[in-house]
Order: sequence, then C-alpha cells, then structure tokens
Amino acid sequence: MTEHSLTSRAPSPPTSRTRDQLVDAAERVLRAKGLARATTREIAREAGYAEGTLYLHFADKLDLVRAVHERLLPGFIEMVSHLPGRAGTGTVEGNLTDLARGALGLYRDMLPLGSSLFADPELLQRFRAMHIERGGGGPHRAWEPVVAYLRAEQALGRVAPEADPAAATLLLLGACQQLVFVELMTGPEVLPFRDRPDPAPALVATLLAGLAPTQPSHHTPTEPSP
Amino acid sequence: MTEHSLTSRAPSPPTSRTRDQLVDAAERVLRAKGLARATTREIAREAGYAEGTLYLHFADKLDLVRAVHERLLPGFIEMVSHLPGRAGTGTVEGNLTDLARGALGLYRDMLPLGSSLFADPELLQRFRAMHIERGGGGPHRAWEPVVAYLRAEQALGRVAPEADPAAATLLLLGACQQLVFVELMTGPEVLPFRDRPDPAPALVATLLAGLAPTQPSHHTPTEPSP
Amino acid sequence: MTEHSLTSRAPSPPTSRTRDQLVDAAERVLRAKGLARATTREIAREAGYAEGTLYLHFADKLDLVRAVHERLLPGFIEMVSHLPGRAGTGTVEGNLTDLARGALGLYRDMLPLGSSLFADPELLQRFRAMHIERGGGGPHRAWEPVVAYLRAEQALGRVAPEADPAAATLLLLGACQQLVFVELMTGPEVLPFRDRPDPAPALVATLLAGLAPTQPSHHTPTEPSP
Amino acid sequence: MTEHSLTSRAPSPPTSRTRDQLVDAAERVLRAKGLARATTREIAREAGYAEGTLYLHFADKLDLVRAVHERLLPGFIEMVSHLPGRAGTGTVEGNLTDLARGALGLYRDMLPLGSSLFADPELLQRFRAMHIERGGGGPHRAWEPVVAYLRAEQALGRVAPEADPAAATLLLLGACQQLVFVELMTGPEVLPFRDRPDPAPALVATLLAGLAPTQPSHHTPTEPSP
DNA sequence: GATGAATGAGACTTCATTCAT
DNA sequence: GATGAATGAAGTCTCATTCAT
Repeated sequence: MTEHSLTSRAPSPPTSRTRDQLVDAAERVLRAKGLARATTREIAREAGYAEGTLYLHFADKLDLVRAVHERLLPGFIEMVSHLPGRAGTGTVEGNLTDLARGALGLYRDMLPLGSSLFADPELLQRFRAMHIERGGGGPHRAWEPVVAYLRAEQALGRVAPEADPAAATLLLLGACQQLVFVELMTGPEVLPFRDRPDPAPALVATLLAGLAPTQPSHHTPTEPSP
Repeated sequence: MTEHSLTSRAPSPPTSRTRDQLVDAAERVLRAKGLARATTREIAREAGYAEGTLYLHFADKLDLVRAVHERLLPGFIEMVSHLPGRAGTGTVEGNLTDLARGALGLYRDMLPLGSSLFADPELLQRFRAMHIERGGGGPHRAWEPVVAYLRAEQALGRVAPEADPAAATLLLLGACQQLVFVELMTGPEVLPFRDRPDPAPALVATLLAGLAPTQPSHHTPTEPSP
Repeated sequence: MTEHSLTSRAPSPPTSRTRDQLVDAAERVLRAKGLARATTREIAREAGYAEGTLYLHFADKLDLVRAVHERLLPGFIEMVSHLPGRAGTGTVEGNLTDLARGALGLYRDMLPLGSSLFADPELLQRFRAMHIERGGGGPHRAWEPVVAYLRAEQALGRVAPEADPAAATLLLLGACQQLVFVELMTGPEVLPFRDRPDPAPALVATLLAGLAPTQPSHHTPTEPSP
Repeated sequence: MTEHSLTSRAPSPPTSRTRDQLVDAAERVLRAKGLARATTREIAREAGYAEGTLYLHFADKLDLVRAVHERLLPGFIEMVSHLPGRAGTGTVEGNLTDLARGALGLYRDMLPLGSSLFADPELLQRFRAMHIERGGGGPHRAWEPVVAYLRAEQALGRVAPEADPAAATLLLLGACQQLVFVELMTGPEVLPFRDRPDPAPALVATLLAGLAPTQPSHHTPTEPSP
C-alpha cells in the first residue's frame, strides 16, 4: 500500500512503531510467563496485533526474543555509566554503596530475562553471534564504567594505588548478582542476609577494608606451610 | 549388575537402577540441549528405555527435571564443606584461592542448568515448594561452610576480627559466579580477564587487601561537589 | 459458498462453516466408532481439516462432543412439538400411534449417542453443568408437548378426565425407548416383538384400553383364554 | 510351578477365587469411574492383585468388562422372577406397583453400566456374539416373568382378557427405565415427577385404567376436570 | 499362579509459522 | 502492512499388554 513498498524490502527498517510495540509486548509477556511459556499468540494479543503481523517485523520468534534482549544491556550500562563522573565527589564508600544498590535493583529486573537464555542454547548461540558481528558487548560492558571510576579514584588517592580495579568491580557486582540469584531461586527469605534489608553497606565496607588483619598479626601467624 | 538383585527390591522411589539411569540421561540431555529443547523422547532414548518407562519413575517431566536439580546442590556443597577444616592450615590466601578456583569450576558446571529454571517460572515455583517441604536448602547453603571457615580464621587471628564473614563470602563467590555467567553468555573471550587465565589470585588478593588506601589519604580528598 | 463472505465475519463461535463441518464430522465418527474410539485425528480427517484446527473452534475434545449432543435434543423436541396442534383431529389412537412411530425412529437415532455419556461420568457432569447454565433442558423436555396434547384431548373429552397425562406420556415414550434399547443391545431379533414389525399400535391400544377388566370380575374369574 | 501347569491351559476354569475378585473389582471401578476411565491398573489394584494377573484370567480388558456385564442381567432377572408366583395374591395393582418400584431400583443400578456399552461398539458387538452363541438372552429376558404374571392374572380374571401382556409389560418397565435414564442424565430434579417421590402408583394406575373415556364420548366431549 | 517393570502405539493438545484475503 | 484461520510437526502423557523372574 505504501508507495515504495517494493523497495523497502528490508525485514522492516530497524525500527518502526509496530515493531517497537511488539518488542514491548514481548518483554512484558517474557517477564510474566517466562521464555518457555511465552507464545507468539499471547505476545501478539498483548501488542494488539494479529499473530501474523509478528512475522512482518521479525524473521522468527527467536528474532523477536533477541530484540528484547538487545535492549536490555544498554539499559543496564546506561545506569552505571554516570559513575565515573562522580569520582572525587562524596565518599568512595557512598558512591560504591549507591552503585551496589542500583546493581541490586537492575539484577532483580534483568536476571530472570537474561538467565532464560541458558534454557535455549540455540538462542544463546544466535545471541553471541549477533554480538560478535555487531560491536554490542556482553554483560561485562557494565564493568567498564566501574573500573573507570575506581581508576579515577586511584588517581585521586581515594583508592589504594596497588588495588586491582577490575577484580574489585567483579567482587562488588558479582556479590550483588549472586544475592539476587539466590533471592530469585529460593524466594526472598535468604538466610545470611534476611536480617539486613540493605546488604549494600556491608558489602562495600568489607570490600574497602579487606579481610587481612591490620597489624600483621604479630605472634606467629605466618609460618607459611613449606 | 547387583549381586543380590533378588533381595534389593527397592520399590522404585527413592532409588533404583532405572531411575538413576533416567536421571543421568536427563542431565546429559539437559546440558546438551537446554531445558527448552530437552524432550522426554530423547531423554528416554538416551537412557535406553521406552518413553513410557519415564512415567513409571517420575510423576512428570517436571519431576524428572527436579530430580536432576536435586543432585546438583549437594555436589556443590560437598565440595565446599571441606573448607572449615582447613582453617589454620596453609595460608588464608591459599585456602581462599583454592576455594575460588573450585567455585569457578562448579559454577561452570552448574550455572547453565540452574539458570534454566528462570525460563519457566512455573517450574521454578514447584522447585521452591519442594525445597521448602524437604528442607533441602537453596544455593545459599554453599555459603555456610565458607562463613564458618572465615569465622574460624578470625578466631585464629588470621582474618581481621571486625571483618564481616558473610559479606566476604558473598563477594568472593559472587565474583566467581558472575565471571562464569559472563563467560557463558559471551563466550570465553571476556575482556577484563581474558589475559588472566586464572583470575582467582587477583580476586582473593583484592578481597584480602581491601580498596582503602593504607594511610587514610591525608591531603584533602574530600571536597564535596556542592 | 457464502455470498457475502466479507461481511459475515462470525468470530468463530457460535457458528462458522468450519465449526459446523467439524461438528458434522464428529457426529459421523461418534456414530460409527462410538465415544470411546472416536479420536480427534479421525474427526479432523473426516471433516477435511488438520487436527489443530479443531482446537481453534473448540476448547476441548469434550467441548466438541458437547456440541454434537447440543444439537440432538432440539431435533427430538421439534419433532414432538407439532403434536399438541393435532388435538381434536383424526383419532387419539392414530395420533398416539404416529407419535410412537416417530419416537421409535428418534430413539434409534439418538440412544447410542446419548447413552455413550454414561461411559464417562466426567463428561456427563460437564454436560449437566452446561444444561443448567444454558437452560437447555434434558430429555424430559420431550415430554412436555405430549403432556400438553393429552391435556388438550382431555379438554375435548377424547381422553378420560381422570387420566394422568404425565404418567401416560412416560408409559408410551418409555416403552418406545426401552424397545429400542433392547434392539440395539441384542440386535434386531427381539423375541416378544420380532413378529410385529410395527409395535406402535399394540402399545397405544394397550395404553388406551388399560389392563383392568371392564366388568369388575364378577365372581367367575376363571375364563381361561383358550 | 504347579505339577500340571502344562495341561490346565484353559484360560482359567470358568470360575476361581481370583477371577471373581477381579470381576468384583472391575465392577466397582466401572461404577465409580465409568467405562472410559476404568484402567486395568486401577482394577488390579482394587482387587489386590498385580496388573499382569489380570491376563491370566481374562484374554483382554474387554473380556473382563464382558464378564462384569455377564453377571448383571441374571441379577436383574432373578429379582423379577418371583413375580409370576404372586398371581392371584394381593391385588394386581399392588403387585405391579411393587414391580415398578423394584424396577426403578434396578435400573438406577444397572443403567449406567449397561449404557456404557454404547460408547464402545466393538465391545457391544462382542457382547452380542457371546449372547448368540450362549443362550444368555438380552435385557428382554426380564420381560418374560412379567408377561407370565399378567397371563396368569388374565387366567384369574383380574386382568382384561383382551389385554396384551407383552405390550403392557413394555409400557410399565419402559416407563421405569426412561424415568431413571432422565434422572441420571439431568440429575434428580426431573420436572414432571419431582413432586412425586414415588412415581410407581401413578404409572400403575394409569396402565390399569387406560386413557379411553369410560362412556365412549357421546358428542358432549367437554366436561373439563375442575 | 503371581508379579510389576517395561513397552510402544497412540491419544490429546500446543504453537510457531504460512498465506489468501 | 495487517489479518487470523489453517496447518502439521512435535510434545507430553496414558494405558493395555507382555514377559522374565
């Protein structure tokens, strides 16, 4: 019907109103029902379109699911990307606590969707292929702003110069992710942290202070086992 | 194969040769195809039984999947459970590095299977119900031996008395889990650690030393941005 | 086939060409194979559609069977409903004989289908629920026109005023149903009536005359029928 | 194991304790679940035997079901068979009312089982074949004692000599069967008789009196019953 | 005779995908 | 572009029946 319908044969120009509505609907259904129980019929109905319409905008159901996941990571990264600019402001502890709190929220939101991919190696495979051919990185992209922030704080002397920013980032974000993973897996009543409504401060404090005793434990703790 | 097959007439549950073979086969298929593409037909064929046999030993496909998962956590916990006994031996750094290496291996093995559950909230729901009524705990059960180990080291003066064992455990194990998650998600070529074949030492070193500068950053680090 | 297929876009239920074809096919298969051996595959093939199509128009196999039965009773009732208008015309005997003949034909047609429900109490249960919520009555609905006819004849003096129309209806229709039941159960060679190709007149005559002796048996009860 | 296991190859001598228990159990399950949902597994469990045992005593599931039905009719007939002996005793009305009451009870008990056969024409076919080759008659066998009774009463002058005993029998038993059929089909709340807890007297009275007006309707048909 | 684990055909149902309108 | 009825392959699960013990 459009005048140039013959030329615009690309499976729909990267974006369009209908396409976006379908991706939105797919995300809602995916969150509600899970990857295994999200049907094209329900997604189409949720979007207010007919089932066939879906195939005008996506090659596949997998393609649609991929489109949903494609939007996930940028949302995550964007949240963390403000961090480096805060170097030197407030306290390191405060900044990292804010980061941990934000990460907990983001993981709660995204882990169910992201982990679903493991249920379908075929989809995961296609997902990786996409990331390789585009430059869209994996979840580790979220590490970069944090590492940059820690480097900046090192430059400012607020973080130990011999610290390893990458390792520290992984420790903090990993703790948040695992906490959410366990929450989602077992329900909200997780034992070691059920008495701490906000686990972020403890994680940050521990990361900042380290486990090693301050005075290298005089007496004779350190006889390395030969 | 059993020497006294006439006497050991186990009434099917909780254990029987056939049942075990089915669970084994299910685990193999689950790992190979993913939860979403593992069919009862293929599982039965893989086990060398007819499809109907499956329903002699399990109420459901879900029940079979549950049986697979049921065996996962104990394997994990058992590995970590030797840790507390090592308190006071070797170095804290060495013990935690061993732990981290072990955890990396276990997560590589279990994360794909465990995460699959997020694709099917209904299955996850049944899973939780099972754990509640059986007392078989969630993945946080793996924390306990680590926390116990750190407490023991605190008692020995090899870990700072004011350290938070639970938070430290979460930091270390979480880092391992996230690293594996990212690996599996993006393929083995992860940026920040692709040049470190063994990330465990860096994580442990960072956790032990902490991020805070040794001399509480004299000079004037704190000019709050107004 | 429909002249204005563009406007008559019935949303599937309550009626559509496909749906009707499926119900027709289901009835044919049900008659041929019986409820226990009528498969969705065969019904769909008989209708000329794919098996999945069936589930576009019916929630269930049970729902389809229900739709078949739903059409049965109205056909029956419609046949009997002309009866009351015949009151005062012809003879009572003739009218009731016509009724009996019609009933015999209808029961031969419907009893196999209707009785099948007893093989599946669960289906029968759903069946009742449907009739209750729709107001579509049970087989006793067929009694009403007959009772009305007899009342009308009573008013005209052609039926004894002290007669019980409901009981008479049940006697006559019941006899027809049982005769058919026995026919279907044992094959056509039923003993007591195998010599009477048309049992209707005898039933009607007996019902009209009654069993009681005309002169209340005055003392000489024993006139043996030679 | 038995010494003569080679000779006693008959699929079990017409009767045996185990066989009877299986038939009993089958009848119970058939009544409870219906023909369509009665499984060999449940029947065996109900009887307290293993599933395989069933096939030592019956060729088939159909064979077992047939055995259940085989016991049904004799039970029915036996109940009615006492009737002829009552000729001349009590009143005809009383005797027929007792018969009707008994028939209502029997039909309530047997109609669900008997009608189930219509759901499986194959079973029905085998059933007929059995009856032809044995002398075991169909449900019409129940008519014979009633007909004999009426003939005896005719001989005693308590029933009109010109009455048709076979037709009268069919009218009375048919009414009872249909009433039960409708009850079972629609639930107990049948309209025309829901106000009569015992419909037997009305049926018998109507059958005895007949519908025809006493004075052959001499031109003044309309004496409405006030 | 009795057992019951194993069988495997086949039932019902779902759902991604196509295509004529 | 949009529709939605139709498809048919595939999935899970049932159940009558067999057979080695």
